[in-house]
Amino acid sequence: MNISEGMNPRQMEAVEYTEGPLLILAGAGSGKTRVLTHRIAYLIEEKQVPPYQIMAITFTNKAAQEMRERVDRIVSFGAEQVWVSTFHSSCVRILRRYADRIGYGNNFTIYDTEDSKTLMKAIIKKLNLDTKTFKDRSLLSAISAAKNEMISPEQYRKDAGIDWKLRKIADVYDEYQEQLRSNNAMDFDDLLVNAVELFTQCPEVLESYQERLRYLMVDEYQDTNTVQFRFISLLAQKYRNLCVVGDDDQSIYKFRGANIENILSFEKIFPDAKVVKLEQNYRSTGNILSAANEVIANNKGRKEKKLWTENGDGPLVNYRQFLTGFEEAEYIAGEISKKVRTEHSRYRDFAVLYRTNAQSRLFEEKFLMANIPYKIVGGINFYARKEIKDLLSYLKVLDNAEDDLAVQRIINIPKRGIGAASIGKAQEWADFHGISFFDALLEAEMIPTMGRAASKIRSFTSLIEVMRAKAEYLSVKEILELVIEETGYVAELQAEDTEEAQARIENIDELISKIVTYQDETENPTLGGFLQDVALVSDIDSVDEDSDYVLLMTLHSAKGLEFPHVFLAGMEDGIFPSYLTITSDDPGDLEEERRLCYVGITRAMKELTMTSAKQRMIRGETQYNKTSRFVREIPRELVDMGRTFEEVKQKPQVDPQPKSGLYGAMKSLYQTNSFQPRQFKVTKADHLDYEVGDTVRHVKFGVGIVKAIVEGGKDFEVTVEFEKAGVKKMFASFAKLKKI
DNA sequence: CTCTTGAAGGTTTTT
DNA sequence: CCTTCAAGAG
Repeated sequence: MNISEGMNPRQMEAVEYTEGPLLILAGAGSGKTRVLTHRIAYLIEEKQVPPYQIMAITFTNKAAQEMRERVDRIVSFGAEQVWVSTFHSSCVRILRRYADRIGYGNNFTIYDTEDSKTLMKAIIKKLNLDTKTFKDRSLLSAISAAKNEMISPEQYRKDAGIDWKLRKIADVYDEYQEQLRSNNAMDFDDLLVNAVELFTQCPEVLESYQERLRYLMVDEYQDTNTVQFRFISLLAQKYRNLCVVGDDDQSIYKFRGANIENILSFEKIFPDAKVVKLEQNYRSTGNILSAANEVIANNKGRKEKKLWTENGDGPLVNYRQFLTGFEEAEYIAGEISKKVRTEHSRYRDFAVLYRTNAQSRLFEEKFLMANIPYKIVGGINFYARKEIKDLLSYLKVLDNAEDDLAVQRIINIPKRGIGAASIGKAQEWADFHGISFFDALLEAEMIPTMGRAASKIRSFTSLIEVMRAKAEYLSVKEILELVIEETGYVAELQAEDTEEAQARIENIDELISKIVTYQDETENPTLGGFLQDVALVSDIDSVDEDSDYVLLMTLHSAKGLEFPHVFLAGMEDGIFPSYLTITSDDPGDLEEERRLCYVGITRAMKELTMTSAKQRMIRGETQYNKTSRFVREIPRELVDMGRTFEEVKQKPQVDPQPKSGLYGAMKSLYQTNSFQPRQFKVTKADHLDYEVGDTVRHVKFGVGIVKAIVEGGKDFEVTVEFEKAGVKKMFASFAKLKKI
């Protein structure tokens, strides 16, 4: 394949400039992923660079995977040897080999936010801190901020001076790191910090990577923080082939330590850097782009640029205001149904973006009612669910005996009669003798204060040891099944016989299938490998391009994605921009919020609709908000205001009643199926696991009895009489009915 | 030691 | 609103 095919001169310039530092300022939709993939292809095919000497850092695992696939398509061989991954995964990969050089075991555990919080609570207790003045959350964010700036506990203490509170935080920071180390665990920030630490302490390790990774590329460079920058510049130091791609207008992760200076002063740091600007947008219509340009122009201190496009103007940007969030959601659901029915759109062409995860609820409710297939990205992580964390903790304990936190989580799950008091005693013993918590448990009989809990602890430790011995010879899936078997975890849930327990069992089944997928896709699957993958997945990674559903997510999650139709919901001052940024005395906060808006607008290819509600329930209280200032920053002539709210009220476009809404949506589905020849991505099951007369459960409507099943062309139409919701007709593939 | 109950308090955004 | 935490009974 010809590498220059379909590329504009600017893009080619970036592709062909392979030696020395290069900054690509790539506006939204300017084809930066294309440039990166073609650049990799160019290096391999034209410059004869061995693929394993190329490293590309992306923002999410999904982006990494996509990039690899795209390179694979243009390059004849070797795409799989290119090192493509996120900062965090890259660091883990390096640390798995060399963590022992800096005092960790190579099988270290990765702590997620919840683990960190648990640990922090224990520390607050241990150091006897006043929980009013020292909150776990704020302590953790102080520590995280310090780590992102590569400030060690010692340095933090020095900087604290005589400030009493800061000195206390330094104590906490110190203790926190100490504990992590003795648990052989790292939190997210440690992965970066420790990789840099490794490079600094072991120059020979650094050099081996410098030699190996001679061509470096960093995507979403505007969102790198100080440690990440340090990591990448250490690697680039020797050969100086560093190519970074970013857009200062899309920097939205300041709260995570992103340092916008990294991109703004790239040319100062690398005076010989070449700069290429990509300003032609291939994604959006002219009107959408103008709206985006107008909004972002209100920010100061940005690199001057103006995106342009050869695409037509397209329709105006829509703005609709509603009385309540309820109606807003109903409108969006109705619009999507209508467009799927009347235009050649599919569900996957739509995305609903909002500022906070909490806003997803209303949409979920309405979409369920309207039978619109959807997927919510973000919110509570699958791996953060109780039942999943419990089982994973067992796996962690089997994998890393020093992970005290995991041991403490499961020691009394299921109930073994080992309570907080006994755990405290064992912990004291462990602290006193300088051994791990699990080792203290092994000596439980020797702990004088322990009493009769000792025998219970004995049976727990032997359970673990027996399982650990067996695990040597088992696959990851078999290990999990062993844990489930030995602990009776699922059996206990089955005995509960509640809807909630049933849902948990389903989650556990999903965990098992995730393990199977991991085993199938990984060359050399191990327990540790699986746990590591799990720790670093983000929700967006699981979005499947081939399936047909509407995506619901926060503006942050939407970064890097594009959709023909985008809804920006909750465009209200106080929601977006959020109340906190409006009241903040740092004007930079509002600018970051505006960049977030810019990101949102530029996700849209063909049509953009912004919506707001006059009143909205927040934490059980009704709030009255003005239209977002960001909407008002868009010139009136670019905006279609639609009918006013009152007019809409009189002549509803959407059926206001849930019942008729449901019916209408169903009808629309049916019509789409019948008159649209294009394959409507509904996978019709060849049989249903329930039949007429069976009792089934629906996520929304609850329990009911199947009254009729009609086989349609594309799907089964099922009629169910629900105990509470009455009689409903629905399509089998969307309704996801479960026989009970 | 476990379970229930009630009150209090808290909110962006994520690897 | 929804989760989390403390206190009290069994």
